[in-house]
Amino acid sequence: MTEENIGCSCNLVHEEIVYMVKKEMPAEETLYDLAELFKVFGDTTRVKILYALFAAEMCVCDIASLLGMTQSAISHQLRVLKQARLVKNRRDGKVMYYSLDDEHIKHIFDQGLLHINEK
Amino acid sequence: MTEENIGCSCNLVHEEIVYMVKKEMPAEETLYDLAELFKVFGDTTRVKILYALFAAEMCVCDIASLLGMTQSAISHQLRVLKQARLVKNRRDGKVMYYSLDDEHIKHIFDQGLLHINEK
DNA sequence: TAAACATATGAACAATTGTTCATATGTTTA
DNA sequence: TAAACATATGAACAATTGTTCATATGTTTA
Repeated sequence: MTEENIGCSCNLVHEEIVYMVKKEMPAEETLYDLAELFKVFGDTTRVKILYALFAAEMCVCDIASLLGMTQSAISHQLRVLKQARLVKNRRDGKVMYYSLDDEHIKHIFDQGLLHINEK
Repeated sequence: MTEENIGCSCNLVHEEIVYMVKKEMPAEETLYDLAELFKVFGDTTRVKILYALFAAEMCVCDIASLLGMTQSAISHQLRVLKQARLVKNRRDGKVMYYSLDDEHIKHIFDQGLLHINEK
């Protein structure tokens, strides 16, 4: 119940509610993981890559061509997406094909669009 | 149909599909806005603030106390959340109360948790 | 009206991040 | 097996970002 005093007294009135809210919040680690996940979505290049993969499995070269970006830049970003378990890849000869590894992404993006398109 | 050549030839096979995917992708501006929105979610402090506000309207001081952070740090982040139209505020005397300004946030977070909790 | 209080904000700084460049790795083909 | 090819990756760099510190702004109270 004893919150750190940060030099104001207004919260004394709400001490009880603050205490309850704190107890209901997800674990520190969960909140961190959640932020990390959204951080991955927080880049135009990665969003574009994911949108491309919504439509079809594609190779690195296809994606680079589609987005008009360097193979290296795309490769670096695909690595980030892979680490976040958002995409998976398979090799076919020299070519590496990437595709989505999660069904929730589209849904999360759709919800994001709802917010953006709100008046 | 003429994509920029980036020095590989593998995509020549997929030119047609790449062309179609490109046509189906949301507008550049939409993709940018979407990334900007997720960028806001991509910080632990802001995620925590939003989770706190899921439970109750709170003043700046309450949030700072709850998270064990500086009033200034919280204030700066609330500004970011406000600019993204994720929270709104009302003044009651000297105290400024913040609350959620969007119904989708909780849903987006829940979807994010689904991804995190996937094996 | 002056002091107290809650919050906002600008400047500074360290830390993080995305792209580029050069090159390494892995696979196929001649 | 050497050359060609697709992709991965490390280092470097500019740009962005989150927090702190100091202080400004807005409101209430004595």
